[in-house]
Amino acid sequence: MTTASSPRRIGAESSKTRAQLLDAAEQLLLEEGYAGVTSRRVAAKAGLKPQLVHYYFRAMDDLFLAVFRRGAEHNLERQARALASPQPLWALWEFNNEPAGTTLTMEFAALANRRPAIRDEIASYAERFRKQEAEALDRVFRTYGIDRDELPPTAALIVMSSIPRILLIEAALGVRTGHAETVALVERYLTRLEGQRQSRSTPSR
Amino acid sequence: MTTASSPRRIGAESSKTRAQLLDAAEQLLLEEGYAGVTSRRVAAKAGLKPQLVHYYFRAMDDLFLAVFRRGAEHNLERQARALASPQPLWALWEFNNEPAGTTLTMEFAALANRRPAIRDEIASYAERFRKQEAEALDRVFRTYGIDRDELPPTAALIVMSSIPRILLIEAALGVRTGHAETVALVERYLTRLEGQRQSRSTPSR
DNA sequence: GTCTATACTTCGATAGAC
DNA sequence: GTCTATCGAAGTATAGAC
Repeated sequence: MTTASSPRRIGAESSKTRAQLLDAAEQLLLEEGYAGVTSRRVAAKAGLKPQLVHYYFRAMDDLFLAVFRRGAEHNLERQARALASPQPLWALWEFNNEPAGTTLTMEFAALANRRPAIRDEIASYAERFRKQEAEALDRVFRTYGIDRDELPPTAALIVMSSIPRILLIEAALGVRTGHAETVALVERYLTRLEGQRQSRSTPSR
Repeated sequence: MTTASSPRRIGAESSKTRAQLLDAAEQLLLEEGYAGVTSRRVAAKAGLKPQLVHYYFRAMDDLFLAVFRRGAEHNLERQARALASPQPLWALWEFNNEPAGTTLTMEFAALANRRPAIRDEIASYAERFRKQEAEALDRVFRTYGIDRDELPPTAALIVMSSIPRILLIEAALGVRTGHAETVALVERYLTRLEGQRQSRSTPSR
């Protein structure tokens, strides 16, 4: 279907205004959660008029998708780099412990369940993301000679992503009981599998 | 402060209408997330007029708090019962794997970060909840003779609650890679600590 | 004690001016 | 190609009728 009768125009993708709106939306998503991202608030944060959101993105779903795509691209690359590092397990663990990325991931997951229009894209991305890391980790485990029946790489993956997410949520609530112990537990395990951590990766922006 | 000048009246706590609104709100929270719980939608779901929400709960925050309190009470009891069972670890694991409870927990956590008025109550409940399970698990580990340096009870607690939450989110998205392996991994561990699971607890409603 | 009429605010979205 | 004037629907909340 080639949008037969759609006289409505849309802003250029190269527009600076458009980029400002994307930035504002992403920041709002982090600060207020998906429900806080409204056309008016996005525009206010960018110092622009609310109608511009609809000029550049037509509907709110399109704005969400645009923010998502921009981040997804970036994310896949960064994860690939982490997995290719000399200590992929440690790198993955650090990657998963970045607060901003974690928060955005959770917001988009929530969003996917509420907005049918963007659900498919987020779901298929998540599957791609998981597959990328699963295959990489499979190779790593083989190299390390880890018993893959005792610790399947995909399970390690899920453990290493679940824990940081929940710790972040709890920390935001002020609950920190057991956090240090849990991190220490995982890191002891990582050390056993991959040796002492050699270097911290690039500091979070 | 004793609400010096507040002529506004509020519905009786015993009212049947009030209970209907609470049920509707809880169900909406499960189905649509916190952002989907609006006075109009709650009322519609209960087959009532929107203004009744404000008669029985004054503001939306009060409605959220009322839903929360009702569930919190119930939850603390159920968790205590699980922890007192013959196989507390297995019981806790099953408790954490209940989808409805998990979803509500996450929604209230999200809510706490967005609505200052209800934040404190949720935070202090979370701390109480964690403390209750931490103390119980500490006793259990002592009884079992588990090395608490290698596996601190609070860390076990966090692992056992993080994983089901993330699996639920992913499953909702349609991502299931590694889920079975992860569950198997945890359950192998539980079996090592507490023996084979003897019985499934009460079926979820 | 219970509910309704009504006000005011914010929201997403479009049509049309520059 | 860019932005503004404007609308109808949905949101929270209050004052007052039964």
